[in-house]
Amino acid sequence: MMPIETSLLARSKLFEGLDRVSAERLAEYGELMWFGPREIIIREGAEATSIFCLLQGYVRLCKANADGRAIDIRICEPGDSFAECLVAGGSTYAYSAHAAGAVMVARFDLAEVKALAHMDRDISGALMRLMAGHLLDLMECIASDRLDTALQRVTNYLLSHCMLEQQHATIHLPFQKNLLAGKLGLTPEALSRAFATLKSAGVAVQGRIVRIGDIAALRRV
Amino acid sequence: MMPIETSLLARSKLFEGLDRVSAERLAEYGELMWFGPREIIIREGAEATSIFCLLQGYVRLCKANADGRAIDIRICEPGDSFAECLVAGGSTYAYSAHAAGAVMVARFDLAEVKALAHMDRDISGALMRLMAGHLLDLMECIASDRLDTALQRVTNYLLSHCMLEQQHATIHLPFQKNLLAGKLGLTPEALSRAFATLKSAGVAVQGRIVRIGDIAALRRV
DNA sequence: AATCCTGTTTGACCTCGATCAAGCTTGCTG
DNA sequence: CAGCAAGCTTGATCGAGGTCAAACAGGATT
Repeated sequence: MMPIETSLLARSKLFEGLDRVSAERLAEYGELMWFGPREIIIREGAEATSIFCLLQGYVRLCKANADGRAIDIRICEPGDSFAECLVAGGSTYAYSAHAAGAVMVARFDLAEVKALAHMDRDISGALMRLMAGHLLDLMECIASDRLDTALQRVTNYLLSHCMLEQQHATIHLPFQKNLLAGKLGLTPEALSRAFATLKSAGVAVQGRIVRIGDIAALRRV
Repeated sequence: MMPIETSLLARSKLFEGLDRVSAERLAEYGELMWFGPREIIIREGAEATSIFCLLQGYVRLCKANADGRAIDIRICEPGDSFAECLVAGGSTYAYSAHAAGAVMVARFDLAEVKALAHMDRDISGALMRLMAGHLLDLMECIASDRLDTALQRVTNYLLSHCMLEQQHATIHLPFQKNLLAGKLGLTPEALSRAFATLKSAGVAVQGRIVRIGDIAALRRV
């Protein structure tokens, strides 16, 4: 198997903290894979064999309940990794991963990464940092689910994607509203309505382009 | 400072995976502390100096939003640890921790644990396993927040605390309904109503004692 | 036993957002 | 360019659960 160009991997959060030696050691075990829209990368509950770095495109991580209804746990962007928490234990995937468009990932064999992490403190440290970051994100997510309204979540998202000192801003949403809704724990309808409400606060939405007229005003919503 | 009896700490999830040497090494740095009901152990946003193992009692981990409204992220039981994800990075506490009654914790200096974890693969591995466990729990939590009703969350909680093969069961809630409501992301009123509804499914609640008449029936709710 | 105080339950109300069902854009493809 | 299929918006409806207020336990303390 041909090792992946480390320059490709270098942009990922898993690799960005690694020194050259560890990075190349880990890259040895990587395998590039491509997926098309809606293709399933991993399936919740299945035997876990791999961990992934997302290099291009977006991936939704979903969990389903008994009745088959499913929701998004996290939306992965380029540079994110997923399933990496299995390095610390667990034998099955805790969520499904679906490609949301054309996707390129680097796949790593779980057992091999485990062995590497056990030997290489640099790698285990990087994995730990990833997990800590995800922990913080998930806690934020629960907090916003439980105490913010749809409107607040959307404004928070917008504000977190522009420079607060500026007066106005133009944001290009990185993915379809569909995905954004999932990320924020909303239905597409609810997201749409939130945007509609924000119109009166000077927010103009044109496809994936969002123009915020008055950032300060938005902060007071 | 007198090292804590390792027998005390041994029951905690952080220590249960450690070999004797690592356990004693870490215990050296521990300090026992006691808190009374409602006392604040750590404060969200404050400079992080310590990580904790909960040895006795219960602790609620809360996050607040801008308006000061707060919710429980996680309820810690004896043996749980909290703030441990700071070992991987971050300089402020991501949540507040309040004692929910009489509480005994072991406090460890963050910088010292970081240094130890850096040297001792056993310790960093244990921390990693803790974090992975919390990750899974939080993902479950988000999933149940987003796709289960109050009734389903309560039944799931009950079912996860009894042996499913049995016909009936008696559960002693480990803490006040107050806390249970927070853990499940409900108001006390909503929890109370869920219990009221379950009465018709053969669930009798008397204070903290819950008798389930027909477990199989409950699973079909 | 009388009193607090805190936790729980119940009731009434009302808001938010999910759901279902159309219309309406877009972009893609023949 | 027509036509189709996604995605997105908008409207109407409805139910779950939050909020506020009041009644109701227990336990602990005098």
